[in-house]
Amino acid sequence: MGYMNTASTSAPAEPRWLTDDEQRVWRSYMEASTLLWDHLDRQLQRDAGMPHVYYGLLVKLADSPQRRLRMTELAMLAKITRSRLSHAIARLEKNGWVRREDCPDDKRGQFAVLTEQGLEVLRETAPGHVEAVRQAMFDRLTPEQQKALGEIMQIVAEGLQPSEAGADLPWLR
Amino acid sequence: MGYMNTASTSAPAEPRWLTDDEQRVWRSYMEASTLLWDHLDRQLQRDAGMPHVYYGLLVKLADSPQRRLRMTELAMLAKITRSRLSHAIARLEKNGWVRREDCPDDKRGQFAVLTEQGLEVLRETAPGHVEAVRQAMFDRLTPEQQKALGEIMQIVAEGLQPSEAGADLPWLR
DNA sequence: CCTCGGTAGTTAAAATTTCAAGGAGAGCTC
DNA sequence: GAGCTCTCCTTGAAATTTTAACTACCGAGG
Repeated sequence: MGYMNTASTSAPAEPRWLTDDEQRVWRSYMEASTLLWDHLDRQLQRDAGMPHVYYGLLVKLADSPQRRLRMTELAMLAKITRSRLSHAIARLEKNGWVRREDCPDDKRGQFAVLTEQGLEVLRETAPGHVEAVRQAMFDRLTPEQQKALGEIMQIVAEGLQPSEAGADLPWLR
Repeated sequence: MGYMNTASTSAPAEPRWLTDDEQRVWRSYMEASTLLWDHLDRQLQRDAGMPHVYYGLLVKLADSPQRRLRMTELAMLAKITRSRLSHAIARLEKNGWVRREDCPDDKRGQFAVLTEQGLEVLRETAPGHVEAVRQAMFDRLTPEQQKALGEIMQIVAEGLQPSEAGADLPWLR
């Protein structure tokens, strides 16, 4: 049940159930994703004192010019809602890893800026995190599989953020 | 920064940073996963009144003999902690979609049982959910890509649940 | 200038998840 | 059968995320 094929003669068009193969793919994907997310959350909570999403925010800031980004820009890069980002930045600010700055051009705007301290945390914890990612994923896959995975995930990601107006994207909510 | 290659001569072994290609794969994976998770959570919250994880629990129960599973067994299948499951089942019980039953063999044990009402919710919402999964993933991938994805994700999933004792698995925490 | 609809970001409250602890029974061993 | 350890599951509190407003500002017309 749930993704299974069943017989029926009801009025609405028969759902395109997943085949057994498709079900196996989907289950593998869900299980791996859930386990991987949990694993990285745990690794970073232990070694860096923050969940994976928060770590990702610091990385985005570190990769940006002036180590700063507008809030909405950061939400877009991280694929999360602005509300979630507001809470996250508030917490990171308390830790002294991020600071807010007003945007001179737009008085509604805010920059999130990575502090020197935040950069230092990243320097200390990045090696361990990369190692965790390698062990969990890259070390286990052939170069061909890595390539395939990249292509597949890019397709899925693009499909979920259509350029059309009215798309229900997290950072626009 | 974060996954970047840098020069250094410090004492600890130089971290095995991700190459540019690996970084692209990783970013695609993270973005697609985040967006997909958000998308399905939203779809199910709207159409079934519950988050994706909760829906998955009902599906596991529906697929089980007697539509019932021991709590730890269910946690294992869903790759979540028993604590999280306890809270989730409590909520689903309030909705009338799941009921608890004592285990006769082991007085510590509990069964989570899918109610007729829960099964009905699944019947009503499964078609829409399968369609969402198709549109987001399967309809966009070639059969070869689907196959590759399944193999890749199975490898990753297996790597994250080693059979050794002392493994930090959610349902054993 | 004034209004109006849209944008940027925040916030309170509710829902969910994590963390740490605990209660009760099982399964030993002596 | 008493003591000990481990397992099964739950619980309360803290942390995070979602949801639904809400404030302040921008920008286009009039």
